[in-house]
Amino acid sequence: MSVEITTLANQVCESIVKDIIDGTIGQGQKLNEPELAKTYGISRGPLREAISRLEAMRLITRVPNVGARVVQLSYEELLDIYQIRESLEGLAARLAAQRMNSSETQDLRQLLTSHRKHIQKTQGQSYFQQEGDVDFHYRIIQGSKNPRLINMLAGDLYQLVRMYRYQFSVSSNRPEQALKEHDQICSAIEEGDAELAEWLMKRHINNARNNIMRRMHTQSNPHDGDTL
Amino acid sequence: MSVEITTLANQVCESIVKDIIDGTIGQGQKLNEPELAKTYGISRGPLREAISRLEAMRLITRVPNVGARVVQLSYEELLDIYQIRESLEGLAARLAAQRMNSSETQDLRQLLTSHRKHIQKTQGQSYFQQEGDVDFHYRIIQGSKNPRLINMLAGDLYQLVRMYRYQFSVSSNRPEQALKEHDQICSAIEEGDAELAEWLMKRHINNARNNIMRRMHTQSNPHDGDTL
DNA sequence: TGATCTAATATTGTCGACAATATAGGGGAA
DNA sequence: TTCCCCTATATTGTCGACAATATTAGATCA
Repeated sequence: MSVEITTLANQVCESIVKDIIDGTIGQGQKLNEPELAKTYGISRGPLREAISRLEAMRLITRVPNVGARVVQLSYEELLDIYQIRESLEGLAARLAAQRMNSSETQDLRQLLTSHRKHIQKTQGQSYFQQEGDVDFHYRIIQGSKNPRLINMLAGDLYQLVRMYRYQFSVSSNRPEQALKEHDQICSAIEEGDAELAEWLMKRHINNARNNIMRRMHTQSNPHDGDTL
Repeated sequence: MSVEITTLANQVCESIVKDIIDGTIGQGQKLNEPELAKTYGISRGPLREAISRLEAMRLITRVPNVGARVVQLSYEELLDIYQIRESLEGLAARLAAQRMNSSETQDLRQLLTSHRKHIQKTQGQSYFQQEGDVDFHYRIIQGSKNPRLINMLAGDLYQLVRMYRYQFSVSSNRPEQALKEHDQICSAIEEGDAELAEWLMKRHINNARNNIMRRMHTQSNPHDGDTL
């Protein structure tokens, strides 16, 4: 029973992250310090600390003496991120295949089973699949047992991915296919086939990336006039 | 002529980074805020901001209500980092092969020529090669033209690598070999052979990693009693 | 009318002081 | 002697105020 020891700056940071991800604080919007401090009921000290962390996870950009702005999302950057994910999660899958023990792989298999049930029950509804997808990838990332890799992927990068999903409505429109790919990856990990696990994971993420690119060409950039 | 506009927190942050990298502030050492503030002649406000940035680049770890400590370097973590570098710089090399223009590749070739001269002149002295190595990799990273990738590699990760090099004296003891590998990578990029560039880069970094592993087994962990 | 300079305002950067928490040291009991 | 508790100290977290810089609005001049 770990006592949730935390600080004001921490709590407010999490709040702001949530507000940025779900769009309460919009893209490109200026972060006014006195205003925000009032909103969250704290002083500017811890608020600035929180802002520093937001900067660290690249959710905002900061200019000295001018202030902080929420990042502007673009399809190009999203594609850049998926490219990085492909490399890094490929590595994670390889390591997971080498390092996950049998109880961990069993849990992973069980997770997939529950996902399958969800999909069957909801007739392929994608919302749950989204969180499930995150969860699946999250477990494999943990399974890599490379602390810095875990930090990079699960820490900062995933906040971004979540933000894009919220605001661009980038949800997998083919959860069955995604599940099948997850299944293949899981099997490779169970068998300890590191090379295959890496290759499958990279292809899996590349598929998602291509999916985004298709969407990017068919539909015009959403939320693109919101710059204000 | 860009005017170097900066803030106190920024300057002090850079100073501390330098002090951590060269060991002035040792591994695992506690960062005492009042003391540091006095040392650098600023108040605790901007100092804490600087500390936040150090935390962001993972040079220190922080515990609420307890304080900040410089990270403890270990060979295991160094290997973890090289694993990440292998993936990420492999990607960077692939993108560089696709995206660098002819003037950029010419500059890269020129850099290698100057490195060769240096090595011949200094009879294979490794110090210059170290910085030169950083420089070579740095250019390829830039050549990827993926801003987030550049940030990850050139921003945070390289500070760590530099710190290890300083404190573990991890210098390539075979600069000629390294130069040859650089040469191969450069050729692949010139020819736009993305696959080959990636493969060569990954092998290059893996060689360096194996080099570290060998060293790790032959000599005992240096600086290991310094924990205090 | 349009541009440029200037003054007023707003916002960020910095500081010192106070509150809350953790650490260290001494004294007492088993 | 050893362990535990309690107190004194040190350190981190938070706050409000002031200084420095940027932004805005208005006035003056071409």
